[in-house]
Amino acid sequence: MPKDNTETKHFTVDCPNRLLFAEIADKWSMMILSVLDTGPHRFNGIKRCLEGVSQKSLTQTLRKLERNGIISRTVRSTSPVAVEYALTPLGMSLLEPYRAIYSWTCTNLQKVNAARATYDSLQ
Amino acid sequence: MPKDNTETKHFTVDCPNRLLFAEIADKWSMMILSVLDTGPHRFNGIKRCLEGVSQKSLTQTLRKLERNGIISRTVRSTSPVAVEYALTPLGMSLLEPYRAIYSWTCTNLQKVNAARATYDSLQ
DNA sequence: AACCATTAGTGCCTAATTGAAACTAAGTCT
DNA sequence: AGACTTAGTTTCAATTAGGCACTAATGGTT
Repeated sequence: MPKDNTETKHFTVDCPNRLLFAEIADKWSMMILSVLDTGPHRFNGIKRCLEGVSQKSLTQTLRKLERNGIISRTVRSTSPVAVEYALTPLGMSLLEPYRAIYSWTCTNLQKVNAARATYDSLQ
Repeated sequence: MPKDNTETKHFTVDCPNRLLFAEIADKWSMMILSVLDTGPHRFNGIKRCLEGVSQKSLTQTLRKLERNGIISRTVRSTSPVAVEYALTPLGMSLLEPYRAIYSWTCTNLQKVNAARATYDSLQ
């Protein structure tokens, strides 16, 4: 019996949901969304809000989010050129599920810390 | 004016929520949770459900989830030793927010694909 | 005019993470 | 004995991520 028939594959390697999931469920994407939740921001404005992002990582993540239609990028030909990033309606719809995860971390941080302490004391 | 007073830091590098978020918001963790959502599984049972996981990545992710109190690991001293992984109550509470993200990917995959096509055609 | 700061990035290099493949060790089946 | 299962660990290669320096255009200061 090589395979249990109750074991169904949940995600194949080419599953589009899995691929999309991997693109939106990373820390920088989620943190950028939470910044843009407070209104449109410029490149360095986002950078200042997010301690520890390199320009390179920020650029890459913003491009990825833009490609996926989650944020918009508008260049204003002002004094020094201004690039404004804002949530699209699609991006706004992502905020709700994100908030659910974020609030889970807030309400359960104590329990997780307790679990970690227990686990570490047994090693 | 070096810094805009409307720009508040959202996540500092040592923010516990941010650290916890980074631990639970990765693809393998989420996929393992969705497998265990259907009931307890053994190591190789999970591996068979998740196409493309290496033993190493699976072991590492399972350990991390166990340390955070999200899954339990019980060794049964049967024929070839059986190790059963199951969701803890804390892990079950994580499923709801996760489902919100997952269902977002399902309902918005088409929109994302359309956005990608538009973006790619302009490059 | 020279100098410095800001804007939004890009490029190089190194460090960290991930993954694939082989190996371990204990037990079952034929 | 030999093959196969269990649940991993180890080793090495490849991909990815991050730090730092650099660019180019514009504005203000001295």
